[in-house]
Amino acid sequence: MDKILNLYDGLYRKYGPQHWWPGETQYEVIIGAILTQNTAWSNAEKAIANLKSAKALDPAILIGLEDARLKELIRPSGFYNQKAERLKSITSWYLYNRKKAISMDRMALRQELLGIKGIGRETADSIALYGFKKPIFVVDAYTRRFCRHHGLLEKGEYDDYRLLFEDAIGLKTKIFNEYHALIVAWGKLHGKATTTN
DNA sequence: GGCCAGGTGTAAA
DNA sequence: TTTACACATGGC
Repeated sequence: MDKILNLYDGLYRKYGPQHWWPGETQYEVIIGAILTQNTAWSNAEKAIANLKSAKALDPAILIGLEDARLKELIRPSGFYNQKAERLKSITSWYLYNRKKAISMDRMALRQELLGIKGIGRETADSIALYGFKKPIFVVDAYTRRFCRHHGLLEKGEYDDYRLLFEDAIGLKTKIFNEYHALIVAWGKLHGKATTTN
């Protein structure tokens, strides 16, 4: 059996289902993907809570907020100046392309998202996978550590890591969803300090 | 008080 | 193509 599939089974048995993404609506997933860029999820969560309290976690509302007001609400997530701009960009796109995006091919959606300033590969793939249920494997810092730790891949480009998993697993949205979340769970517990286990 | 967190864009070597 | 740096808050 493929090593990547074996590792998945091990993680699943150890940590169980992760129930990602921790957001209730498609739009919340998208907003969360921006807010958590290089930021602890706990901080992104605070910003989302603020947006909810302000009844602004809605594309039509958020797009009309004053920039200063939006920045104030998302302040806990850090990098709030650029994130405010990014939230408006993705929201503007979302308002006009939501329907089209749902039926788009996974790679076409990925390209579309990558065309938005402030949306890089991880954010685009997170939105495609967790927001639109497209089978795209998300690669992040934990994934690279995980691969290095298990001797799957020492060093490579983003797509090298992505294809490593997509080729081994096949285009399976549910598995991609769970696997990425499990890698994060693994990383948070013992990914950083020790190299054992 | 320093390091890090579910990155990205830009500029210079 | 690779490397360096700015962007910012909150938890430990």
